[in-house]
Amino acid sequence: MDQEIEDIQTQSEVQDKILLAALKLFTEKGYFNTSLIDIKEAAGLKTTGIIYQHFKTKQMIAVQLHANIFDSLSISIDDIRRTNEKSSEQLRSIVDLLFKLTDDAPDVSRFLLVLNVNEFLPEAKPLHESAAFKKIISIIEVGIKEGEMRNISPQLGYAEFFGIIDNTLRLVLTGFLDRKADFYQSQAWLAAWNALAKK
Amino acid sequence: MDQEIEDIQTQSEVQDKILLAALKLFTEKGYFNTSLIDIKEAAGLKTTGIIYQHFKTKQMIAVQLHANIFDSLSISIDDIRRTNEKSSEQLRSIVDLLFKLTDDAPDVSRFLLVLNVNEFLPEAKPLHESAAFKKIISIIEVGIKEGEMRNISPQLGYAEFFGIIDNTLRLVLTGFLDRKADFYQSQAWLAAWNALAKK
DNA sequence: GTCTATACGCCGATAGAC
DNA sequence: GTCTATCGGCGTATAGAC
Repeated sequence: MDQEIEDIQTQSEVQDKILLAALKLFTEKGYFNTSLIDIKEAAGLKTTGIIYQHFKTKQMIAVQLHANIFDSLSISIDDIRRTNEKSSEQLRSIVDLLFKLTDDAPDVSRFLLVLNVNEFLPEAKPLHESAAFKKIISIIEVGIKEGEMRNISPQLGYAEFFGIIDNTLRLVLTGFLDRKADFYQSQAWLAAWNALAKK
Repeated sequence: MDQEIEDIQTQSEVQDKILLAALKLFTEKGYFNTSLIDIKEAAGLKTTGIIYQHFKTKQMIAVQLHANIFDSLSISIDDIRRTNEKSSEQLRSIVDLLFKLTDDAPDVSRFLLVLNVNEFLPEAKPLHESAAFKKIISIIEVGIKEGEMRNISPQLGYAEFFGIIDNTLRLVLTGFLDRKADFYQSQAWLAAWNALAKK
């Protein structure tokens, strides 16, 4: 019994190592430049065979990563909507989340913002069909209806608001903006919010 | 003599076919999902061998594409700077160029805006070391100095301005914004310029 | 100068020994 | 359950026939 539990824990620890190594390599070098041997070594495993005890194929590693990241984002947005009343506050918290993510877990941020997932996961739903994304659009819709934001199409509002946010973060991730994301947050927020807010 | 000229023209015509086919496939499916057989067929060639008469390796096709697109962009920006006085007008013309490009040559636009070139061209200079990019930063610097734009770092100004422009175009290219780019241009310009302009 | 045949390496995946 | 050896396939690139 104890043995069983320990096995399960060890199992998931190895899984996490694999996922973490894959995330790092996929975002650094790209999916197709990453071999299972690369992953094996980055995860500190002895053989590639072990990977196949946890994932049926290389692609399934990417599928799992994708699901984890988007599920986690979706849950975070749920939390934010629950604990913030106004649409502006909800957006503010999402921006805060994304900037923190970029400083604390740049790999995750890179996966979200720079990777072209559909190149290696052709089956993956496009970003704008993801739960997280729909919730963001919904926040903007409410903001417009309640008069906090100017009356444009939510899609266009998204394009402008997250254009500024995402691009700022992308430029931090590529090193073109040379400070930590945190340094740019308030300016980016102001500019982005200004594109949405009712004057 | 005539024969020689004709050969040369035919040669470059085949080259262009290859480049055009590769551009289409690279931007549609990704570099690594595109085989030379795919390119051969999209270009209407009989054998893959012909490709090797024009390019030493598959990678060199991508190098050539990259150079063509960035050189052409750099030249266009030179023209724009020559024919427009004010920084705001220069930026306006660049935006006009990018929106027209997205409607008329979406493949080129995709290559510029969505492809992660460094994944298949590790030697390629990062975007922000390209001539075209430096010229854009320079335009913003002049705009700040001459008082047209608010006094922020040109890099941050770039992040905000082209965040809106590029993201709008990306969303048009992915079909999330369902009209032609042209439809969104004036709104995107207003929002982007508003992020830069002195109030 | 065009094409066929093939070499070569790499990598994902598996079978089977221990 | 862990690892080794290897298979099979694909895709780039080339050698050589015509």
